[in-house]
Amino acid sequence: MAWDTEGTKRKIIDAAVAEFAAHGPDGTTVERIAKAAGVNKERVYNYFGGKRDLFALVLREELAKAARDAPVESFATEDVGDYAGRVYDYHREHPELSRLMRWEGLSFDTEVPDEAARREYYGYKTAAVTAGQAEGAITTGLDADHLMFLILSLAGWWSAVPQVARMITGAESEAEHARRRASVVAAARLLAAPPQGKTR
Amino acid sequence: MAWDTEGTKRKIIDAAVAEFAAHGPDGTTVERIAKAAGVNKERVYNYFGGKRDLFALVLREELAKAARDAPVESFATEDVGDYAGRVYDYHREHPELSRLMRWEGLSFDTEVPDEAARREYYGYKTAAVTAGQAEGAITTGLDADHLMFLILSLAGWWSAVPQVARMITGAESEAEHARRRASVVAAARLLAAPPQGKTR
DNA sequence: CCTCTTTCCAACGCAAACGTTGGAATTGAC
DNA sequence: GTCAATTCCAACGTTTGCGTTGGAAAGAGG
Repeated sequence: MAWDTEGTKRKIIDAAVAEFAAHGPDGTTVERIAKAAGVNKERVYNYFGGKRDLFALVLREELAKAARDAPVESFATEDVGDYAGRVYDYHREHPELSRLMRWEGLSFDTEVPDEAARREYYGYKTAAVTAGQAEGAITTGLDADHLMFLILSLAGWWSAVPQVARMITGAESEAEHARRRASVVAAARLLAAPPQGKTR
Repeated sequence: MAWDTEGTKRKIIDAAVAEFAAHGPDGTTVERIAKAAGVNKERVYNYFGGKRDLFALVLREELAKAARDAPVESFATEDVGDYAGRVYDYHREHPELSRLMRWEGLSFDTEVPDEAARREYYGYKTAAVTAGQAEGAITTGLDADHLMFLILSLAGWWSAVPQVARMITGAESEAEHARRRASVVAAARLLAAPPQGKTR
């Protein structure tokens, strides 16, 4: 059979996403990644240079994917609640990214690769809020950057502390997830609504 | 010098809190805990039985501390925004608990020790919301449990993904923290306000 | 002062993970 | 069909961390 370098790399990355998301930088072993990819450990070192480098790459890839899949709108035209719901859905359907970012937040705190690119990515989100504020569709009572961040927090905290979510709201189920989503959507609208109850 | 069993245990636990909060269950080594406590590794095994057991104990202790320090009120009498601000402050002043819970959420997902006690703890919080709703001080547009959880998310997400917070809002500083706190307080009030702008 | 118990630690064996090396298999070029 | 380059892997040495053991130092009871 012919060599398939790109395929091998792909398989390693895919396996790495799963492993890192599940076990974090420290809990993951290069050996397990290689085994999951059906490849020898050495390939990982040869292609990617080590665990840390691979983690950074994996995170970058997942971020890029999210940037593609969840495009940023202007909240002058898109409803904030709908957006929050989309973010909530994305967390549910792609738990890897959120987990990777939280591992990153816990493990590395200070150093962040690709900071420039990522800052730009979030800049677009904040700009969407600013646009909405300019049109009067969104409150100016909260700063644009903070409002954006708080909306993300509504959608994200559930998966950050799933134990707590479970203990407060009861066991997860399809119904409970739907209820959570509805709460997130409603809450986002409450946060963003312009003062005089002008519910867009 | 006389034996000081309790003191030794205390030192181990304190060191363990710091180590586990900083590096998580996988990143922490028993050796480092022992060294930080100025004690031999064997003491940890003898007194606490191993890493996992110690982690569980540490988390339990910190939770108990939080339960003492941040008592639960009724939102019929206490303002929701003030409470959210208190939670935000607690996160800032005692980052350990939040970090430990997030490590737990990422590392163990399913199994949670002391589930009964913790469920009760959160039950009081939800009850505080329900009480507020009964008095008309808090919206009934969101379910009590979800509203409680969402308020916690406003206060907690900042520390869950500090990189993201930094990239969205700019570098952390005293001023930025004050601004964040204000946003959290305002946002909590927005979420909880009863429909007709009756701002308590 | 002698003995018995408790607290403590240095040192150990063992297992796991890291990162590397030497060489085998496959491919393309000539 | 031979040769050089590339892709791949089995096996290795090393480090690190887990959990344990044997025995020394400190106290308690007679």
